[in-house]
Amino acid sequence: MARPRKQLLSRDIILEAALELVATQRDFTITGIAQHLGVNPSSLYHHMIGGKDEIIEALRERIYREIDLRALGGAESSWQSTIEYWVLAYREAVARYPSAIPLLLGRTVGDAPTLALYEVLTVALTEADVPREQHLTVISMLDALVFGSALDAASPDPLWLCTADGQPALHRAGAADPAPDRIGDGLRLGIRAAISYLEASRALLPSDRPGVS
Amino acid sequence: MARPRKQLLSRDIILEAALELVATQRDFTITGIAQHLGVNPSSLYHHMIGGKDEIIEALRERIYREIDLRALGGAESSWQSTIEYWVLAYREAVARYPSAIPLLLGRTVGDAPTLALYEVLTVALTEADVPREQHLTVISMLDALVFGSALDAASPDPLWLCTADGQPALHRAGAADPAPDRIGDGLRLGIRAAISYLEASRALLPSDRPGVS
DNA sequence: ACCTGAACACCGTTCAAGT
DNA sequence: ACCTGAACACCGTTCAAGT
Repeated sequence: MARPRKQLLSRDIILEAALELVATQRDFTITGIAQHLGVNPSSLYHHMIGGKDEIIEALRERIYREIDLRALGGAESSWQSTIEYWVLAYREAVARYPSAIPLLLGRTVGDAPTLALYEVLTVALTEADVPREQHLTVISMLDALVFGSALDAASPDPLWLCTADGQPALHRAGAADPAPDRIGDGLRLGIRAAISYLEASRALLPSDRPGVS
Repeated sequence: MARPRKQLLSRDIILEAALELVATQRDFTITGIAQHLGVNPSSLYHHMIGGKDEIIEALRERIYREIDLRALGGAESSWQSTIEYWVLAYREAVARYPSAIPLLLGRTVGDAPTLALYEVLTVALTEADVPREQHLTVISMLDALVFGSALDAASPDPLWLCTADGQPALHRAGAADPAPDRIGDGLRLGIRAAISYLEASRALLPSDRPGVS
């Protein structure tokens, strides 16, 4: 009874269960994964020595690996469409696992899929003639857009308990029209704003490249 | 010994300690607050019946109350400067308590300071002639900017473990120049992008108000 | 009224024991 | 090699007991 005839666990099985929890449940615990797999919590440590931290890193890797980068950065696509696709695809992947978002934020990352994701964006910024010392700045702004939108989607509705008397403008805003896809609209608005801004800055640069006005 | 001569706790004392923890420490626990006050954890429940949730709500109220709204929305200030000030002041208040950020996100709010904060922004959007049904969309985008920037500031440095061989563009971006205030730059860039976009959309509107071109 | 201390149901993690 | 079960140090929360 201490050891089953067939192997019950593997790194892959554990991560699959973790992904499912993080996509459906509100909280994400070692105990929860173990229960989901019908196994003792301590058993997980034979496959994930790093514990919860290692699981989170592996989750990020899996989530970002789902983003298809092949459609990006080809010579035929403009930097505008690359940035647009990057934000949309990134945010779609993240929003699929809402309860993973707080786990992913603010951690040092070194896995290949994540680095590849940001490398592709940086190349696009180079093509957009963004000065090199501003790359991190623009990246952090687009990052904010992605996670802000994903968080917005995971937020309760209504987000504000406002009243027509106390906060008339906010109340009217909430009452105004269904707005079929507010979250998506916000994201697209942010993308357009960012690209317009980059295009405007670009027009001010000294044109030391052929074909650039 | 079960009861001291002088009162040890009060709602105010507890919240002050919680604010201090959330500003300095990495984690925020009931036990931590109690230790900080030299008191038994269970004692807190005599003043905060709602437990940790109530403390978080009260923290938000205190943090946002520090934002000075008097400088906003006056008849003499443009909607552009209102939005700019709103984002800057909001983000400054939030960034002061980095470990509170995950606690504040995605919760239904009903306290007066928070509602006042968003009411002021919504009024500015009205003045900017943003159609009412787009108010929530724009708010969510500016929200993303605020929290994205605050999270960025709380993130470890370096955020990516990239190599010159594996991710050349990203590596160059990280190596390029000190960038004195990257976070602030990202925020200001986002603000300018948003305002430019709102100004451009505004120019496309039917001018049914006098003085609007 | 106000605080303590025991108690409970949870966490994540370690480790000796079983097969 | 692989899983269990006891154990430990933590959480948040409740409640009877003390003054």
